[in-house]
Amino acid sequence: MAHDDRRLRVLRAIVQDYVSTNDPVGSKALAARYDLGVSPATIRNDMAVLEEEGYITQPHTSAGRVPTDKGYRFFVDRLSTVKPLSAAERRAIEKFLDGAVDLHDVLGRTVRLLAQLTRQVAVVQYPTLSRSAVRHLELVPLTPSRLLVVLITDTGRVEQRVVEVHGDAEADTVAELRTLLNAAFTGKKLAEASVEVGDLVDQAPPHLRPLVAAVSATLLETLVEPSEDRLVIGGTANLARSGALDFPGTMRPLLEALEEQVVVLRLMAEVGPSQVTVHIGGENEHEALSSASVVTVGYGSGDQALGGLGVVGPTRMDYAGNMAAVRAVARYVGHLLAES
Amino acid sequence: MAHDDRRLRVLRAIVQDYVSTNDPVGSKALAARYDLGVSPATIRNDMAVLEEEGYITQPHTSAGRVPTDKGYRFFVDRLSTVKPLSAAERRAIEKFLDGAVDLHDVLGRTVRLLAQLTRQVAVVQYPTLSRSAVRHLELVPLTPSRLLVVLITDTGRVEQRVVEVHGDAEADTVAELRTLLNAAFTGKKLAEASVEVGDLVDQAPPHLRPLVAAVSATLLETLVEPSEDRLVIGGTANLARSGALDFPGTMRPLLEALEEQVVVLRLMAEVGPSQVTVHIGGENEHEALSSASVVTVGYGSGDQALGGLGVVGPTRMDYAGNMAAVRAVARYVGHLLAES
DNA sequence: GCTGGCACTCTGTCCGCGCGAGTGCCAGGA
DNA sequence: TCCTGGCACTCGCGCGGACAGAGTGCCAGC
Repeated sequence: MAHDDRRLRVLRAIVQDYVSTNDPVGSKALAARYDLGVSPATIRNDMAVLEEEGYITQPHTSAGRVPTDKGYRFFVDRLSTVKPLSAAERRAIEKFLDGAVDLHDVLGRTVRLLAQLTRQVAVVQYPTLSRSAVRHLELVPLTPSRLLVVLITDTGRVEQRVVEVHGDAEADTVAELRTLLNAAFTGKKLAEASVEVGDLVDQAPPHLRPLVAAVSATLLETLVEPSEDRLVIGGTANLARSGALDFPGTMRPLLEALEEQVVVLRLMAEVGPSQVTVHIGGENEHEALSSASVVTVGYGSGDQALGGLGVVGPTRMDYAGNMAAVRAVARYVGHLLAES
Repeated sequence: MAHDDRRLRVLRAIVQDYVSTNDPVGSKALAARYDLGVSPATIRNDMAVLEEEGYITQPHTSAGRVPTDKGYRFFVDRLSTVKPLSAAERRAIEKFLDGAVDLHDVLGRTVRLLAQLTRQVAVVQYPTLSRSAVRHLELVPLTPSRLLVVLITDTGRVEQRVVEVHGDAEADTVAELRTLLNAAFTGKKLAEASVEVGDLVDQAPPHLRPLVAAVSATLLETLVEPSEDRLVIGGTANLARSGALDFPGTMRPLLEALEEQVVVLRLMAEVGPSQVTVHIGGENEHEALSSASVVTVGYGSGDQALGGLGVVGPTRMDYAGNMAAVRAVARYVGHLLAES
């Protein structure tokens, strides 16, 4: 139907106009700025239908229309066209991320880059430990009863924990233990390794068993625990930019939710690699995000995501641009981590 | 002189009143709320003098007075009395910080605690590497030409770098190298160790020399470099709370400066342990901090600070309370790091 | 040297009004 | 059947004036 088709073009125009001007958009402005081929009166009729169907709303009588969450959702799913990054942006990504010296640095640069590209708040999750493979395990005796365990993963992440052991851990005992554990764990993913711990303890020489048990337990219980996953946040200054406009009064809970990390981590848990996910306004479970949109994607080289990254901004955001930026950055970070 | 004495009491009252109400304070309110023993008219005379001397100012004619930076400075230096923490606060500190599993966790908890106690933005610096002693050096061969160097300090900090070596690094060569480097560096502070590197290379067996040189260079050049020092920031939501009031329009540059870290790190470089330092408004070099005050102190067990921590807030802040909180937290963190 | 009184100044706020933008509806035309 | 121009209506926003309140500086008296 020519009907429906035009209505969708009207919806798209409303979203685009509102995103760029932040003013409720009226029929006349629409007719003037977008070549819809019909008069304002006709557009008004279409807008009335769109409003009835819940895609747009008016803040008050005799103001223009504003997209609803449902309107944005439709726009994202059906109306937005992928916006390829400019050559300058691609170059910026490479320039920014190359030259990182370690994982912390990579993620720090990534979050700054994303914030700069999208002009939104950016979040980057540390590579999940449970899906990373163990590259090396190091043990350092601190005191006779305390052992520092350092875990190095193939994604460059380094984690350490102090383990209390009741048996005394002498230098050569520790060396034995190190050899044993490295033989058992190196190259394995922590998630896989967890099933074999029982066997490992049984097969160990008797004098090492308590040590093996203690260290393994620490590794699996505290390190695989996804709640420990960390988040790097950047670009909160972008929130202050248009914060008063886009988040009237909800800025503080939003910042609190970001610092809390839990909320965002839960979102990240759902992401798949290369499949950009968008949560719009009220679609977010958490109250503080109900007036924000979150664009996330997983990164990683293989089929499974090592972690997620994305941006958080007002529902009134440039979805096409942000989705493109998020995906491009995730892809590059994936390569970077794979080759290191 | 009874004169001067009363004038100072007036200044103190103005600061206290303005900090708690955020309203320019007039002579009448002052006379009503503080027992100064004189009439509003007299207070007005004193205020005129204080204004002439630059301690207070009025936003516009016929408004109350507001302290200037100079006024706050005088208040901090001479008028504020140390406000001991409540028992509940002391308990909160212990409860909050005990149970931290590693350094990252300690600092994360510290920053949240500080932000909660002071209701300001909190910053905590990672322990400076150059003043930490080396506990252990670990080497992990990645490929024949790449070596992962992991440095563990006595403050629990773990740092890693990938070193490119042109000679090939086989397992037993690496083992030799590990022994050699640990013998040389363990127990030493990195700053001290830097002077001996030349000797170390000379004394090494010839086949190890290029490796020793490469690894040592990396350690000293990149790890001792203070610019790499990291900062944990928290409580930015507190900025949003009264941000619009206290930082009209300057909130974004402030957030940017905090994320930039450089500005704050420069401030931290000056701190001494147990000596709380306050930078008020325009006293800060950086533009973005010119309407903010920063309360900092060093933490560490010995005579020299391992790092700094503090809070950033509006010049209109509870200096006495924040200084007490910052000092108490720093002391506790110092103990915590010393015993681990 | 302090105090009460007084005139003055200035801001923040409230109210009323007109303007403009935008809408919904309707009758006419393709 | 659908689009279009016209028209009356609604409502928020901005502007200007009036007003109340807070605060000051100054002065004469104690």
